[in-house]
Amino acid sequence: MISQKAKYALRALVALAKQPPGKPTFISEIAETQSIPKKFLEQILLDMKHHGLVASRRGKAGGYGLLRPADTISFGEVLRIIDGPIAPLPCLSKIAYRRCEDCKEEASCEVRRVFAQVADATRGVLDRTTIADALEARLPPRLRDAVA
Amino acid sequence: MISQKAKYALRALVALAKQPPGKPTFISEIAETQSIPKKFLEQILLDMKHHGLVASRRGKAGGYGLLRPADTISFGEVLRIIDGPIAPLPCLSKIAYRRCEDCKEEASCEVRRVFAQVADATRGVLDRTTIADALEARLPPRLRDAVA
DNA sequence: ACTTACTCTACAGGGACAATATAGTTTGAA
DNA sequence: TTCAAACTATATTGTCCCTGTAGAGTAAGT
Repeated sequence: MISQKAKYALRALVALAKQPPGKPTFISEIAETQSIPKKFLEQILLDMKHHGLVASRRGKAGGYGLLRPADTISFGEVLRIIDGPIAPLPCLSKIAYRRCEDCKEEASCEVRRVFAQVADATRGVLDRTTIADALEARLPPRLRDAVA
Repeated sequence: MISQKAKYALRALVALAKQPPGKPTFISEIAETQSIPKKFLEQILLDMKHHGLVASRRGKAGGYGLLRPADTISFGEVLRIIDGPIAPLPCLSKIAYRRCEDCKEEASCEVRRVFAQVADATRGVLDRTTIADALEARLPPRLRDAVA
């Protein structure tokens, strides 16, 4: 299960991607149209800003906008920012590897071997699918590379 | 991330699958060899028993053993018992579907569409891989069906 | 009977999640 | 220049779940 926060973040980015670029969008506007608590969304967008995904302008005509093109922001990147590692076991994470204290030798761990496959499959989808892909209902992301 | 409890459960089942069938194995033996807190393991095995995966015998010559053949117990089944739904969003779960309160129409939800693929990929591995597969280091589970 | 092992319920400590509160800063406009 | 709208930042709260422990009870072999 992904966290509510990650779901909000993804929905907010998708919403920003739909707006004409260059013109900032109010937090309050996103919060209303997406049914996200406004103060919570503020934290989320601030977090995304610190990671360079979005930019903001203050003041009355302020708001948020995507800083990078929507087709360069993957679901995996967002999830790692909000929820942390994607791997189902700490000993399978690429960004935050941690040995399992129980489990004598990693190489012969049956559980690890199976979940390594789960991790690969999951990352295959999440790291290949971008916010831009999500907007195009027609093409499944698998076909994107094939067509390009 | 799967829970520690689920990891223990899978390791315990793998350990039971390695034992000669028919002869029960002590909880304390599994607890020691697998580095699992004994009292915690008791709860886990009891839970597995209630779900019909293992059987137990009491008394001095008691212990636990697999009730079903190891190649009929999938990782997915165990995970659903211990951790609940595998789906990354409640609106994608087959066993515990719940609509997302936020999100106006499911059919046009971009986030849902992407995670539906993640769910399929994950289930593809977990529901096809059994405890017996985990024991055979050589054959990746994908090949199992092809060979059979 | 006596020991060993399984059965069951309850509960406690810690940490993560979801959100709210509060205070402050910046900017554009009246 | 004053105001209000909007973003920035940090702190705090309540709830829930995860992990593990405690303890009393039950069954079975010797």
